[in-house]
Amino acid sequence: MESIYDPQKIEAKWQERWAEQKLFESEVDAARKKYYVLEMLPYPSGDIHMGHVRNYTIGDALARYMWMKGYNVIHPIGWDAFGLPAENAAIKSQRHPSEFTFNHIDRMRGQLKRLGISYDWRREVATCVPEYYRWNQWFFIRMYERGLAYRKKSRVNWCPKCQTVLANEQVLSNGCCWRHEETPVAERDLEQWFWKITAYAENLLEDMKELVRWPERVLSMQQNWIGKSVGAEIDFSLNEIGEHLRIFTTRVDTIFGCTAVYLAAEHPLVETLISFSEDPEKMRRDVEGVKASAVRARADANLEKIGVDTGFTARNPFNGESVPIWVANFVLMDYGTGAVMAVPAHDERDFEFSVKHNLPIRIVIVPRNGNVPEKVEAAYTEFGPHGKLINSGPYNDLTPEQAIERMTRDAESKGFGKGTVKYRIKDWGISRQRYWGTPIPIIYCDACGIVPVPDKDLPVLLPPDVKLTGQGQSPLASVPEFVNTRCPNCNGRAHRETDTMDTFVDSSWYFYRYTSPHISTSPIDRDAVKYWFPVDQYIGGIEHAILHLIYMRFFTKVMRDIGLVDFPEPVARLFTQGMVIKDGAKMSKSKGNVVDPMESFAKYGADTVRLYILFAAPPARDFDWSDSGIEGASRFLNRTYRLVVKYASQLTSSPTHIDGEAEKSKWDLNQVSPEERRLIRKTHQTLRHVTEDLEGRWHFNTDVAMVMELVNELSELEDAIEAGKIRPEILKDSLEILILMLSVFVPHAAEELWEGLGKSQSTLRVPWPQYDSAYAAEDELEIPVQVNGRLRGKVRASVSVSDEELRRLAQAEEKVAQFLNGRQVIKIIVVPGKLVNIVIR
RNA sequence: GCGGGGGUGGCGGAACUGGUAGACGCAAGGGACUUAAAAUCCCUCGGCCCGCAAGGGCUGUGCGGGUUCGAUUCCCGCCCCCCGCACCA
Repeated sequence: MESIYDPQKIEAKWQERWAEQKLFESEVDAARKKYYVLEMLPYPSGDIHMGHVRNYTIGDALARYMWMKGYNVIHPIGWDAFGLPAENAAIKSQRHPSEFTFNHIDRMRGQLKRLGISYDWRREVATCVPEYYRWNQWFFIRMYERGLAYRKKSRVNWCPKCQTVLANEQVLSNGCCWRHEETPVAERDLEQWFWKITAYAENLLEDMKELVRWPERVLSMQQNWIGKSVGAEIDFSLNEIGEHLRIFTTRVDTIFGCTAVYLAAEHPLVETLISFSEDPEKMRRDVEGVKASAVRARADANLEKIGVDTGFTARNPFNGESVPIWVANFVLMDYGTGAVMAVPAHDERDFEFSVKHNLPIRIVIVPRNGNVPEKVEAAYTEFGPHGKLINSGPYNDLTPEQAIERMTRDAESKGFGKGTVKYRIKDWGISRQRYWGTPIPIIYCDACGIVPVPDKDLPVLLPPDVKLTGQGQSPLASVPEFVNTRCPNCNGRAHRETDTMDTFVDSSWYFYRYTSPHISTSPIDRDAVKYWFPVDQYIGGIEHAILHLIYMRFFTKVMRDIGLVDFPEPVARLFTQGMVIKDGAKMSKSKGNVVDPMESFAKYGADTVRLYILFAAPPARDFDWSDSGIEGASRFLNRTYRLVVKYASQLTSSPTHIDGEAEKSKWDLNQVSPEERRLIRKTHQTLRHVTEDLEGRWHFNTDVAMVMELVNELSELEDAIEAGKIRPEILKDSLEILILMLSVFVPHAAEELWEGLGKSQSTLRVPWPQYDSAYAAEDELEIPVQVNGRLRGKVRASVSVSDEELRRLAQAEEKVAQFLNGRQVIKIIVVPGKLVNIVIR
């Protein structure tokens, strides 16, 4: 053992030894319980950043703890290796994206190894190699066969910086690109491949009940994103031109209060109405005005509601009433049918709009026992559970709930409407007009049309020599050898699809591949997946709540439906860690507030960085990096190291050995010295806290604080130890427990100290010690005594004293007696072990 | 507007089911060691007040109420900050 703490030397030594011992390698072993720890795989950008360090340090603490608990732990890592940054760098320097990617992977692998995370490197996966991406293609074809992949021309989001299409999930709420947070996306009409995630909308919602150990926040974001609403579609007939207009509503019960119908400016019927109108020119201008403001409204939710009366009317099938048709800027074409009925009395927007345009307002729902208001001041949306319909013909007196059911049924039987469910989520557009991604395995044949590449011809390899321009054309289109091919059906001339897949496809199933990274006959080895899945703990950033985390759930459902897996959800428990902040802002190169992990490792060692990151804030919260904070962590490690080395050298080779249950009741607390008792108590209190916390609460900052307290205690007992008041075997037990706890947070230093105690086995192979509740209890309690809720004194009492005795002691306490002097005691409250409160008049 | 999370010393943060608020650490101030510095060690450290001192009093967890012997914690009503969604009919 090193006698002074030299992290560089110690960390290098143990990283080498761990690799030699294959310490982190695990295999399927049906006899043992498994535990799958997964962290979100990094994009190989070139260097790890503090966010990575935080993510992987949290995962590593858990993985090491689970190893020590005796689980067969799988802890893999890989690379999300396709994507734009490498392609853009390649364009700049006229080199190949793979060159950047593999250089970066090598570099970052080295950095992760320097951090000493317990990865099984044999399972490493890079998504940009044919061995991996051929299975993306295989999945594409399975989707195609099942009607889940389709091609359509549609309006898509185009990022001018990425020079490619984005999925809806990749557009931020401010209308900008997820990668370029200040670049607004444009719209383009393109032929694109889509995956039918909408077919799983209900399933994705429903299975959230399985995700009880996911953060509420993520679930609610996904729920929002899927955006289910149950309602009805009702056909209004157009009086003047003899067509139908279908509106969507969730409140069909209010339809007798309908005073108008609103159309989105983009609604196809608007063109028809223009052509039938008396002054088409003027109307077109008006509609264009509404459309322009609708575009603005997307950026500004408070934009004024404007609209234009088309002069045409629609007939409400329920009451035969004709109401005016307006084009309104707040009606969305891409939700529902792009047409809504206006019920100003019971909808805030309709109310606002009607007041502004002097449209009539008719109340159709009132509280069951309430009166009809004389004048409507605002939209009356709170019906309560006991509302009832009025002014609604045959439906009067029904509750809204009953009315919805009856009216929907009637609309269906009379053929002018039906109950329906709408979702906000749209299909996943996966085509990208870029090079560095998975080629879409489709062939277009003049004779046969769209033909998927047969499985036997997979993978469709990415041609190596391609001119990359970043000018928005699919680079593969410029490679004739790639494009021109033969039709697998008729062998006639054909050409290949030249778009590549969204890189989120790659990350939708990588965690399955870890369990059998090189299998060549199938994307996954079912037996391996059966053993290792589900992922027990997934750890990553919140930014993927409705990107990766919804795609991966979708993928698993498809895999289930094609018989690859037999469970609905891949991840049992999700943890989203907070961001690493510096000087109040997210670390970023542009802000110049980046702290380079490698520099910190060089200065302090990886253990110190880990310790600081875990100590500075609870992992779920954001934390602000402070340069002086890490000094504190460094001081603590140095101090601890010195102390343990010193005590270890004083210990004879006593035969104690920490071994699970054996820790319990090892010492009779009545037979040990006060100093020994103090040490045993503190040790077990710390162990109890750390154990319970690792089991789920995950406030690692408090664990580290408790360990610091234990070290402080050991330090304060220094004189007693030197004076022989603490027997070596008791000291040794404490040190062993301390080191085993440290091994979760600062593994290298812990290994070195462990070895210094004469141990030959890695801490990871030693069972996690069990705490003894009797030891962890307070020794002699100092119990506060309150008089009327105010602290007036303290009594010392042993744990075993009875409440009755405690009452007597408390009243006898000198300072308390002063307050009691002659006054009537009404009652005495005893909280065992906590306090005594004497209530007097 | 809806959903989620917050508001505690100069700072990061403790206080697990209501029970001595401020653990642990950072910063700061004072001291020891040293020719000096670094490192290390010791002391002080929410605010106000009384005391030479040991010690003691009051006040204090965003604001206002309530329940309780006792509230950072529970209830009611507000204010502010962060994140997500947002004219979804």
